[in-house]
Amino acid sequence: MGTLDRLLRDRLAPAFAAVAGRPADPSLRRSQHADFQADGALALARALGRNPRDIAAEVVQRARLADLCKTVEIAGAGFINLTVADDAVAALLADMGRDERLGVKAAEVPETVVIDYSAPNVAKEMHVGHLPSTVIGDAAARLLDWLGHRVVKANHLGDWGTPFGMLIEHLLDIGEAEAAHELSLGDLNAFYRAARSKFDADEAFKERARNRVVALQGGDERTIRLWRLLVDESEKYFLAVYERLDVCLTEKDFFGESFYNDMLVPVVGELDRLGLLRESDGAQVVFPAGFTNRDGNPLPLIVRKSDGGFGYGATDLAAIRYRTRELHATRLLYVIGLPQRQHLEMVFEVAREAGWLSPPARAQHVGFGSVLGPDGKIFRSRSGETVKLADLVDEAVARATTLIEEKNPDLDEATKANVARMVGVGAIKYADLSSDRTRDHVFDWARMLSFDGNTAPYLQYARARILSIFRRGGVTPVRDLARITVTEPAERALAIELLAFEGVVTEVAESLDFHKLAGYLHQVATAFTAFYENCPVLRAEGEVRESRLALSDLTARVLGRGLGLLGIGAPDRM
RNA sequence: GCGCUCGUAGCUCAGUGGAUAGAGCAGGGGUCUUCUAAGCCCAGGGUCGCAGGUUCGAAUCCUGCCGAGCGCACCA
Repeated sequence: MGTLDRLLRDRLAPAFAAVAGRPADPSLRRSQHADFQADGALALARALGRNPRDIAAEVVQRARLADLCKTVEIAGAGFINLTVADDAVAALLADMGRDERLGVKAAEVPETVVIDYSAPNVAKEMHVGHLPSTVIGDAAARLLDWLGHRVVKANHLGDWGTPFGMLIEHLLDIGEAEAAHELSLGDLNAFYRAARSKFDADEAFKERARNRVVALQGGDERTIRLWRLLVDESEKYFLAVYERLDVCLTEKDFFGESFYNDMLVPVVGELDRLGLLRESDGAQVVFPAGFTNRDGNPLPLIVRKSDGGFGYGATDLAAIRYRTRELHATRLLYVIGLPQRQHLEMVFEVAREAGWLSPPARAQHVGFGSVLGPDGKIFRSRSGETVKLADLVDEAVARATTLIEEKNPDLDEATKANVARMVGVGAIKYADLSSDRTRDHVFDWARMLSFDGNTAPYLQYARARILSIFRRGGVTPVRDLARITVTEPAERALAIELLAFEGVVTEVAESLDFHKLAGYLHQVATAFTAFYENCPVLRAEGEVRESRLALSDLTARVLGRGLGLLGIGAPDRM
């Protein structure tokens, strides 16, 4: 879990091993009966043929805990209840306070991590469906970067394929200048729909579009230039949305499908040489082990379609091969919706069989559920269309502005605008990050913008309140106290919570279950408000005042850093 | 049919095989001459979908049902 947790575990583990005669899990966890409890003795009872309380007693006798624990008691069937010594808490907190990184060390062995996320389609609007991928991927990028890994953000832009025939022809119809104008306004859907409806209605147009696809794939110079125009304008628009969303994707992070075009022939060739390639119904496919279709027959991953074109399977394989071979990535993250699970698993399996994804390199599908509307169905606007991401951000900021005007009319315009942006955007992001990403979740303005509960505004407010204490008192908390003493129960509870930060961050870096970090931050904020209610800070004196200021400061920093890792800003006043 | 993700308070969600299953919202009752009441406190509210099994101990692991959503070859 964290610094304190790990220390206790390190002391208990050898004692358990000595008693069991082999390594045994102390099974340490937070407890309602003490600060921590170790339940390992119960699990060992049967294997050792001994009474669990006797085992616990022997463990307690062998474990070196005197300097860390005030009391160590055996309770119930054989639980070891540990109450941490105030001195130990004081010293650990002081260490944490001095540390710019709040006790979280940078990775000893930095990995190259490629994070595949966001992935909008050229000439198509970004909508709510892109939100989870963009938000979760961005949090992953920030977290892993902070932990010292080399992060490659791969925005797998949909910039290639048959739709570009009709898009380019439509562009020619309306003229380059007009097209650039429409696209730069962000009216991507109108552009796409216009092209689509002509394609569906007009045979001549359809024919032109088809020929244009051939020209595009053949590398025709003029066609490529027009295609590039579409891509460039769309990228500009996406970057504007990212900017508004406070997402750290930049123009350097676009690795669209077309990026892998030159690798497709070699990839398929290599699959062939490896003996993995099969022909099936005119298409070239690979049958990865362990996948069957509805008839129980082997399920193919199509790499080359019967018309000679490459399928997305080929692109995905080329991307893996490029990422492991050229970028030397050892961790590949795919922040993509759960429905694509099977496809990804198949791609991973083929990549493994081809030797492009072998240990220590590993691929991880960071899947997520759907965003639902109040009716429990896929979130759409009232008119039944998908909701533009840009509009969503506008509405969030507008709603946040109204709230702030109500609650703190004294803020000046500039501060208000800044706060509204952080609160509005933070609320949207936090909604995607605070619940188990594998489950669908309901999009609810009222709940995500509430100042109560597990929401971004609540955490932002908790932090702003702390900074307000410092402003009010005209103090700057010192960060190099020799000890941060805690005595009151509410202080202890907050302190122990703060010491768990490192463990939560470490765990989430692996699992990418950001709701655990979110839940942790909410617990910290809750623990702080209890502390704040019960323990005067500015009105305290001497060492107690210094310690409480330091504790408050540490809380603000944990909240600020935690929110920052989630990609959420925190205003100093609100 | 096979596979994946699920089923926990009225609602939205937590819950690493451990002691009495927790938050928030909504509803009820309190609480500001005192560091931001945008807060806090108290009480109520549960056959953890159902049935078996493993275990000293199961919301958690296994099996089978029921129910929901998604996927299962040339769109990504």
